[in-house]
Amino acid sequence: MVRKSKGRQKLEMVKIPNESNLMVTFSKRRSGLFKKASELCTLCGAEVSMIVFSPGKKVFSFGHPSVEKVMERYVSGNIPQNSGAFHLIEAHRNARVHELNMQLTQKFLRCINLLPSENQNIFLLINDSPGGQPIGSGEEKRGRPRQNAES
Amino acid sequence: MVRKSKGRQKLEMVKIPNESNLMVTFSKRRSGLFKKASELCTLCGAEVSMIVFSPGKKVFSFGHPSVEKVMERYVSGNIPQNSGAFHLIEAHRNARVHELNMQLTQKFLRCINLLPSENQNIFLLINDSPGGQPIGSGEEKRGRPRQNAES
DNA sequence: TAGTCTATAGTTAGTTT
DNA sequence: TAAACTAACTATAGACT
Repeated sequence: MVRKSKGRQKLEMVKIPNESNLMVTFSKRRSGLFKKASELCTLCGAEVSMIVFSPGKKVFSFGHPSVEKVMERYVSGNIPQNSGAFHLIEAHRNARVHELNMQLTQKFLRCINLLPSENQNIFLLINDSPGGQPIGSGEEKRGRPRQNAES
Repeated sequence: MVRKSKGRQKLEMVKIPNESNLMVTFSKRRSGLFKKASELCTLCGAEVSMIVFSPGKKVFSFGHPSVEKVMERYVSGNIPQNSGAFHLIEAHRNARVHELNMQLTQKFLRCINLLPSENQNIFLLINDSPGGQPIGSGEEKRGRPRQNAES
């Protein structure tokens, strides 16, 4: 019987020139990436938010406990782990930013009240890069990947 | 010579009970996940934003072109790809939400002006789930993983 | 274009250093 | 505590359906 397949071949790590191969590879690797992310959550109790835009600009996302929850924690607690004296300087700065965030949030909430209730699901994310403070870390049920088909 | 290692063993897909093993596995798999994400960007020209919180609540992130750019596109263009009549209904709804976003942004910008200039790097993200409109998609230089060591 | 098949490339669990 | 090692385990490129 003739050999049906050469099996997996080594792939050079540059953009795939063939459009058709690129789409197939994107689809396979995206699904593999989401599986790996899901396994990291299960095995290690990690929290993950992943957003992928395909070359065709379609969006795919995965989140545990949810994309939004993890994103909110990220932009709120976007503080590099510094050490020594620099850490103390940053702590002061972060406290200041946190205070400003609180004040601004109050002002913004008044604006939100002008909206109809169905449009009040609003993220207010203030990023001082680095700045802000973590909001919380409640564990919820597993998030399922939301995948909009590419084709 | 005696056998030095049993090699890789199959791992049951449940939370790793041993704390020490869990940390090691998290570290290895996180690095593998980031590598896969990076490869997806290179091979397919995809745009990826990934945020991972370790079990110890430390944050790791990867983004191309950047975590923030991709996140902004996600929350702004958080529209499921619908088909047929439902799509038209959604289009109307999204237009309305977009209009509200624009109005609210103008109001919010006045609040921002009250802040000192170094704190004006602010994300204003309005999510109607689904709602909003894409902001843009400029391609920039590759984002490098920001990894804060776990140990 | 999504799913299957095959063989190999690539990742990683457990061990050792 | 981290890095290197080794043997399996897993993912996937290419071909075909």
